Amino acid sequence: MQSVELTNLYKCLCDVLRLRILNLLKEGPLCVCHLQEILGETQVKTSKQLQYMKKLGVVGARREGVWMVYSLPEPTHPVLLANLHCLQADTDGFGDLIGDLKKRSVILRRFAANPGECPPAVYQATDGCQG
Amino acid sequence: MQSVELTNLYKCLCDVLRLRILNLLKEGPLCVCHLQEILGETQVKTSKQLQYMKKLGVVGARREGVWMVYSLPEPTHPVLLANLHCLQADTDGFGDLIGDLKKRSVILRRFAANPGECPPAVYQATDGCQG
DNA sequence: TCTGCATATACTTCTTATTGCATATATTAA
DNA sequence: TTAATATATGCAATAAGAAGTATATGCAGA
Repeated sequence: MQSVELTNLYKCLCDVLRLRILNLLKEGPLCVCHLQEILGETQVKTSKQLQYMKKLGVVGARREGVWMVYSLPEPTHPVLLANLHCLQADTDGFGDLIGDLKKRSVILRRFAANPGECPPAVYQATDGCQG
Repeated sequence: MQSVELTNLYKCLCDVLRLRILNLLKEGPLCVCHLQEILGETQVKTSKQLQYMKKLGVVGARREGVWMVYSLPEPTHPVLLANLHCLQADTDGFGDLIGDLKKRSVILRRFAANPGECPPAVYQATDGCQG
């Protein structure tokens, strides 16, 4: 493992939007459109940041039907995990992070109600970390 | 504490030279010229990276005579410390880091022999972490 | 004041990121 | 094949960072 350069991890973490994305992916895989919905960002911006991180090997992607499912690679680099974990504690100016996770939960419940709105891999990620 | 934005920390960590500098400062304060000597980099390059990190509030600086002594601010952001700590473990392509610390020790011993080659604050940092 | 050492700044060039807009691709369903 | 949805890419403009050369500043000692 850890073919990922540490500096690449930090390159991803040093932008707030990427940080928010990684914080979400830590809980489970998500498609571009759902990240977009949670983050309140445009499709292009979201997609491009994902491309950026994918090129650096920090996130992985696979197609499922119409959707591209993005996720943290397994096994995820321990340094990345450790930092994402810290984020929860350090909420200076990052109120978004917890709000993002709440929005994610809402969306996941919506998927449970009507699958077909996302690929199986996404709504199967039923970790109920935060309600 | 922690007026430092997390993203600023990561901005500093995502460059190898800055990473090496922080790794050194973790052990104690150093002047530009000594960092320069340990890192094998030019004065301008070293100085500029220090300016960059100073502007982001990640390192502090004070003048002592001819020298500018750079150091990690007290108290140092826990996330920064945690990451610098991880570096020791994760040595993929970072053989430099340990080598840097060894060079630092050599230099510190030299200072002990003849002070006047550096400001007091530097050679007084006698943490003998690695020999 | 002049010299020398340590450090910073100005200026230029080059590369890398960021963003938006428009458009293309891929997949599925009709 | 066509339409609709999800996603990616190309292009252009701008900003931010990196690196080098030259030069300036700040301090100490003669």
